Amino acid sequence: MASERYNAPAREKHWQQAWEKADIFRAGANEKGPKCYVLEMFPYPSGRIHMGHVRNYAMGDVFARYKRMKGFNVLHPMGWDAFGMPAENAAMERKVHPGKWTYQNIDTMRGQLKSMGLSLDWSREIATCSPDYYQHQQKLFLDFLKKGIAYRKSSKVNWDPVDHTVLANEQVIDGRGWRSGALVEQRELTQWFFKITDYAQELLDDLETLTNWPEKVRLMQANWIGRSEGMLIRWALDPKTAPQEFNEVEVYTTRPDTLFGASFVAVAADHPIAKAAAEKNPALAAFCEECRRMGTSVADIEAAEKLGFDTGLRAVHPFDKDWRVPVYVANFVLMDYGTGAIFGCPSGDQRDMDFARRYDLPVVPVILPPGEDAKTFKIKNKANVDDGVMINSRFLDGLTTTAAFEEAAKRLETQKLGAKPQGQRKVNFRLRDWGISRQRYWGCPIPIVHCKDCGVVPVSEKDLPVKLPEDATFDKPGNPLDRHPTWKNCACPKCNKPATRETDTMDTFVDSSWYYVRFTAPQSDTPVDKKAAQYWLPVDQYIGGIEHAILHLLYSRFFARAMCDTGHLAFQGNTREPFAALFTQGMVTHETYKSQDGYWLLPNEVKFEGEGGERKAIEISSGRPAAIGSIEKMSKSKKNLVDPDDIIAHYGADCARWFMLSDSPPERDVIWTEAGVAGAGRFIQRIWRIVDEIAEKYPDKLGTKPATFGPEALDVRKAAHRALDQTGKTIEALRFNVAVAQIHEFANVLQSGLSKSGQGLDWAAREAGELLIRMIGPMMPHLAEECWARLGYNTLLANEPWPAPEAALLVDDQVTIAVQVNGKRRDELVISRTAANADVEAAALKLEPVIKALEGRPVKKVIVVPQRIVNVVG
RNA sequence: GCGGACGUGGUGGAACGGUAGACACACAGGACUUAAAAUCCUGAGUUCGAAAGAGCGUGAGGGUUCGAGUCCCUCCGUCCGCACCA
Repeated sequence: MASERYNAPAREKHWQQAWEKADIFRAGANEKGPKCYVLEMFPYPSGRIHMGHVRNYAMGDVFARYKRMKGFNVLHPMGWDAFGMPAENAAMERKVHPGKWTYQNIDTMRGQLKSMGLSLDWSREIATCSPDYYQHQQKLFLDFLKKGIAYRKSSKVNWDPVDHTVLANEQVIDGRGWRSGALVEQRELTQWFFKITDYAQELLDDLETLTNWPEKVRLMQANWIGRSEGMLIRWALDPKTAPQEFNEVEVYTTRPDTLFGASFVAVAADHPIAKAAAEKNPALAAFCEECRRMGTSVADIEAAEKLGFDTGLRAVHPFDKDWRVPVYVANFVLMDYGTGAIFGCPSGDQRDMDFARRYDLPVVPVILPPGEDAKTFKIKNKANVDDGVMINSRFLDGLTTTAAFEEAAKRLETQKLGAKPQGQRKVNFRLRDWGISRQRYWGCPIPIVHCKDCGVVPVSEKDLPVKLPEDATFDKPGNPLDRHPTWKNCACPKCNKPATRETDTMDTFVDSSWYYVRFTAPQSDTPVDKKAAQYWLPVDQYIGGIEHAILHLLYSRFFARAMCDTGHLAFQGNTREPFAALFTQGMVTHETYKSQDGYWLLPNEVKFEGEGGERKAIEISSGRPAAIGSIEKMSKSKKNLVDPDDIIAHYGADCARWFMLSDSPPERDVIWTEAGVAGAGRFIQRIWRIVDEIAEKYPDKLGTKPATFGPEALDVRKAAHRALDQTGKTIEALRFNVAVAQIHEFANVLQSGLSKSGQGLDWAAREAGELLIRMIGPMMPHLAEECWARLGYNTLLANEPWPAPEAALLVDDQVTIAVQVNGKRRDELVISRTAANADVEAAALKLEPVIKALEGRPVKKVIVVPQRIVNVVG
């Protein structure tokens, strides 16, 4: 019987149920095999999944299913990064509780993910907004606190005066709150921090061990951590000029070698010395205020001029007690880097140069670039930051920059100012401690109580979790926890007198910093089941977007270490890295559309007229023109979403998966386009027809292998085993687009083989068909099951192994090698694979086109690369 | 400004320093069909040529090499990250 077209939507449901019934994706099912933890970054439940999710989860699923077939004990879990602002915004806009909104989205998206046929262990599903999860996070917080990893300090934050909340730097756009549009203020607030800086060196050093991470990500993290080697140098202040409480100023520099080029000292507007000086000087106070208001956006910084204000203070040069330089407050000195104070060497730093020219300060060249003459060397308005030989630098003259650094450092270390050395070497990091306080409702409550008498008191562990109140209100801006009538009232855990709860919640990046640990034992009543974690960790393959290259991945690396140091976690071996291998897949992007009223429009809410540069978008509902915006990552906020449901309903999940995997290298961004989906759908039908024909012609399961095969059968067998070999390797390397091409190629050979006849071809075709099904199994799992059943099996293909190819079929006796003359291809040669180089050479020289190309010239040299190429040089 | 990646047909893209353009999409022609869909076959980087074939071709220019899309240098372009970080 010739079967119908493969009805993907109907059959996919069937196979999903079969998998669920057999419960085959439960982790730990194959205890004999080595473990393999495959993880894709868990999604934020924003509403519905889009093609970006499909790409991410299809990739992870191919890898997980392949590893299953290879005999690994696979852990492949899924959960929800479920706290966050969009839920609160939805509450404000639609009067729906953030929890209700979030769980509805989870239900929708879970259903969509299930319809993709992913090999997930749903028994381990977690949602970070559930007390089952966040109570353990509160416990971790308390243990971090005990260990000094969590602490409280006052710090400057971006404050949105309309929404009454702190904003992350990324949420400030051109100096305004991204939601309210209000001018953001800098406010001093007491906040909770994690001491990630304690781990800066380790986080930097261990990047070297992450050989299965993209180089790019490691580099980005290294830059973010930003280690620099320099010195702290204390400059005495001339007591005649300085306020009483200050007799020195400490600066940080990476260039002590340029000290003789110094012409000023500058401090940040928030530096204590600036504040003290400002008290007596209203003009200076006004200048400091101006500095604080300055924007932090890129444009602002580029446009900003180097401005300063002379405090009237004079600092004494470390190497010359008679040399005094002015102390300025300068707008380009940052309080939170180094000591908040610098010395300026205009000839060696462009900012210092700009500053010096503006305020007429001396510019003394101290480094002579290679090839310059000291007598004629002049410096104008461009500072020289490169290495060279020291000049105008007294005892450093003639030394190289590096030697001068050492010499200056040595002197400063031995030289005393007061009782202490004048300078000390100091490694400085750009990385700051992680501020985790957020003035929001929909986050993990920080388990702390504020008591008038006892101060800041941790909640007792027996009182965990500190749960969010259900009955919060979202009708006005600000923190719903703070204005809740009763929630924050409690008894002090220490003295039992009335006290108030901390109303800040944790940054949602905290939630995602340890979920991969929780997945190893999601029901454990301690945060971590150490044994389970030790067995499963590290994650063997982590897959997610490059946009998390720094924050999430750095926080997670920090968290794993902090959890080790608080005794929650231990790794096998001597690593503390949570993700052994990382793959950053590219984004799925799409054009954006905006209506005339300024609302974002979904792609399916617009239609198009014209082509190329003339192409115009029309809003379908109103018939009015819509603006075509830039191509961006699919995101709910810009509404440039394509939902996979339509494709799944029409062509099936396998088609969506196959198409997403087939076209582009997985690490590259792709612009979503429907073109090609139909082609993928046709290929599915083609596979089905091939298998159908095999089932028809060779209905019996594979019996004894024939002793000999004719050439037609051998071609098919070779193609099959080669494809098996290659697709295995390419899937392992996550090069899915190449694997797709290899399967295509094989299917072409098999299909044409079916139209032939020859000795052993029936056996070979049946074998090839079975191998083809296994090969498509990880990518198109439903189709593979259907085909497997069509061949008469009543087992699940998902449980079938990935067989080893027959080595003998991977090599040819005869090879075709190209023949070049002077590097130009002239002919090719079919010869025994094991032919001696001399024989290959002789055969090549006899070829007609070779003789012709030589035009009678003598052969100077012949290069033979066995089994590849011959190059005749003449 | 600093750091990094990338640049190959109409399109997405293949190619351990070894036959550039695999595989696919789109396209064109043909077969089957009353017709369409589906399917199958064929063609196709570009120039010259009826063809056989030859020349030119991986952003531009140079270099290393028997041989360069691949390695090195310079430039152009695109993208990404960081950024008054001392």
